[in-house]
Amino acid sequence: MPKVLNVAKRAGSQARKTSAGKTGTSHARDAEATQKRILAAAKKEFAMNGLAGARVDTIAEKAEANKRMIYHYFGSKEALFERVLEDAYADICRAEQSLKLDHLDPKTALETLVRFTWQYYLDNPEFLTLVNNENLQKAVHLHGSKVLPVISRNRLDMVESLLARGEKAGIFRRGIDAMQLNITIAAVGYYYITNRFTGSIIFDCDFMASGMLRKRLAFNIDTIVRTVCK
Amino acid sequence: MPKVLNVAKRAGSQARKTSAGKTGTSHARDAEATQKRILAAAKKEFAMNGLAGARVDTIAEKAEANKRMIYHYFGSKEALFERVLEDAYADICRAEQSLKLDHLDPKTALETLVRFTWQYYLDNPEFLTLVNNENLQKAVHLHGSKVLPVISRNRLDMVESLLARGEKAGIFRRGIDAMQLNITIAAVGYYYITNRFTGSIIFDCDFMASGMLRKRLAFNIDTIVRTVCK
DNA sequence: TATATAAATAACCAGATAGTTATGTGTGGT
DNA sequence: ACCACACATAACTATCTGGTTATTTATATA
Repeated sequence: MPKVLNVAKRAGSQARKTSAGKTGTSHARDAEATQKRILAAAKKEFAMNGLAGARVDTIAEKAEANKRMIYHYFGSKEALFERVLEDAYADICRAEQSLKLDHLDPKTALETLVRFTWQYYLDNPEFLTLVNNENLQKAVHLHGSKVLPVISRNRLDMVESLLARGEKAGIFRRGIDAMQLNITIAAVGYYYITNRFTGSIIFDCDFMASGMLRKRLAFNIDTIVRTVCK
Repeated sequence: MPKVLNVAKRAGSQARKTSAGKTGTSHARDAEATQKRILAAAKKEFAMNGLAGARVDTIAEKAEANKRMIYHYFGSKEALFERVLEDAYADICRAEQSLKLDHLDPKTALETLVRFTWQYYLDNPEFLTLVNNENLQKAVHLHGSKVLPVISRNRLDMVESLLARGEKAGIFRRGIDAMQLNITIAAVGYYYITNRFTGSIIFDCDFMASGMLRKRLAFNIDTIVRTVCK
């Protein structure tokens, strides 16, 4: 075994490192901060390149952490991906819970929900990309997740009570399926944003130009309101 | 150089191959057929694993072709991906052109268009996955495509003339944006189908069950009709 | 039949990549 | 003061992967 040789080499490299460290930055020993940096870097890298395209070395580099730390804290590339995904869902769940639609009249509340969904996607495009990637993998990393049932219950409850209020007020149609409505509210924003690159080529215009974004949001609100209101 | 050695090895392996070929199937010399097999295999592999996740060796194996043939006919992995993408767009373009909406009254024509889009996505899920992948890559492989402008012109024309007929007949609202409508028709189907895996987990039901599919299509038709009709 | 050429093949390679090993080091509890 | 332990690091390796080379084989044409 090359044990002795390794020791010698390491001693040598250590000496070199002290004089001219390869990794420019050296972080204080702070487990939590390191994990956060790794998660943030991983989110970007996975969103940008997908699970297969993401490079563990790149994540380590961007996180200004050693690669070994990734395996120490998260076990494997896939486990890290799972964690990033779960965190992304937890984030949107938290954001949704801060929405207080009860104070608003039903129609305004509905518009607010559409607006919120749209803006969240715009502000967090990595969320869309991560979800896309996970669906590419047939969602194998999400079976047994504890966050997902919570987020769905939350959203369904919100929309169901909103629909009930609107019905009672006589301005919403009866018997609208809350799940289908939820899906449609997500769909009209999600599709436009995830497919903005091919979309911009197909329709020969910049999908992210502010005028275009404004038009799209207006169209989406109109679509949803017409679907729900009498 | 190991030239001589190589020759010796190859002679040996050739002999072995004749008695017990490694690749079970050996295809007749048919350039066109080989290319088709490669394209079909590549479509599946890219759709299943993405550009980065797809393996050239796997494509060769599934195509029952030699890997060298892929490089001979298509140049590189990325070029093959581009070709697969372009072909996928060409396919949907051809399918759309066979739609004859002019004979139908405007409302029926609109419903037919929604139905067609939905069914095409259901029948060709690889198309959705390929488009998702390309958007993950920010559509770098599609700049300078010749198929895309054609497909968009085709679809916009179709929807614009449909909208005009409906307006004239007094049943469609005035001033509906054909592009936005196009996007929405695609979105309400596309989102449901590409996100069927996370969707099935979130809402704890099988998105591909026939009852669910029927409900979704009905909801989508309703959504679009309400958006367009007076 | 002879031969030019396109089609097909297996072995090979250099670089990359996920994951590991061996080792060093700062800090808090005693 | 010290030492156990969690945090951090660089170098290493087995394997994989896109792409290439050297060569054989079938077919069309003269």
